Amino acid sequence: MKLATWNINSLKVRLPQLLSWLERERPDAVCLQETKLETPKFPEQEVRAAGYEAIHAGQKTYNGVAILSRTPLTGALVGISGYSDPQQRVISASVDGVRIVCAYVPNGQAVDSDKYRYKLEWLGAFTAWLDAELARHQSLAVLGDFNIAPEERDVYDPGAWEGQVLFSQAERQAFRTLLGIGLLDALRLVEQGDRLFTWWDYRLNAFKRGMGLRIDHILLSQSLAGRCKAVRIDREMRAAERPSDHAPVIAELR
DNA sequence: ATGGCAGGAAGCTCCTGA
Repeated sequence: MKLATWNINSLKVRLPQLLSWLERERPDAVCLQETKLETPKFPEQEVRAAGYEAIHAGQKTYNGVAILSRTPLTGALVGISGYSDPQQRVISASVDGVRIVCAYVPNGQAVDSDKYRYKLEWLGAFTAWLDAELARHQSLAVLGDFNIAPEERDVYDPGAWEGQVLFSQAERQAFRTLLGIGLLDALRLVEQGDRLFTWWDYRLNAFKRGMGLRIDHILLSQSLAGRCKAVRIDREMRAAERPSDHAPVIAELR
């Protein structure tokens, strides 16, 4: 089973890239973030023609999450139960016995801003909800843009990024707390190297200069972690024409 | 050096992203 996550930064702009990538990669399920489309504006026909059914929760201009699957999606749920949030950041469903949670964690903008406080509060609610979801679903995968680089090896210049949003101690602690409920960082099950980045700023020629961060993650429950045989970051899509600033991350399960 | 780039909505510029 091949699971993937990709922050596509506007599904309207990136639809051609998504369709060609689906054809090339043929993942079983895909989590998308930042569709930037209102829920009914999802390009269902095109995605269905590519062989996928989909669920989507979106809004104008910002946020928006979707799950695509080659097999039926069941038990679809939008948002974090018990946490009211007008921002469309979470959608989940079951695929072939695996509970899939697609998440777009708030960016945080700047440490000590209102958006940063919202990010930490949001992560608290998300973690508490996932803890309960984990009790209900033994095979659980959380995929998405976490907007947190967990460790120094996940940042091209950890010295410059120390204390900055995406790499501050409080955010990294929140990520560790999330793992603490019983989730494993899939990429680190199979790869221990540094410079395994998933996002590069559009500015400053950052991609070509290797100035990236690893902020998109696939987290697996214990039982799924035992099935994880490979995790890849698809840098080809970041190098492509008119790219998203994020690369897809792909996990292959037995 | 607080720049740079991209997308969206609005509208000849600003907000947000990370």
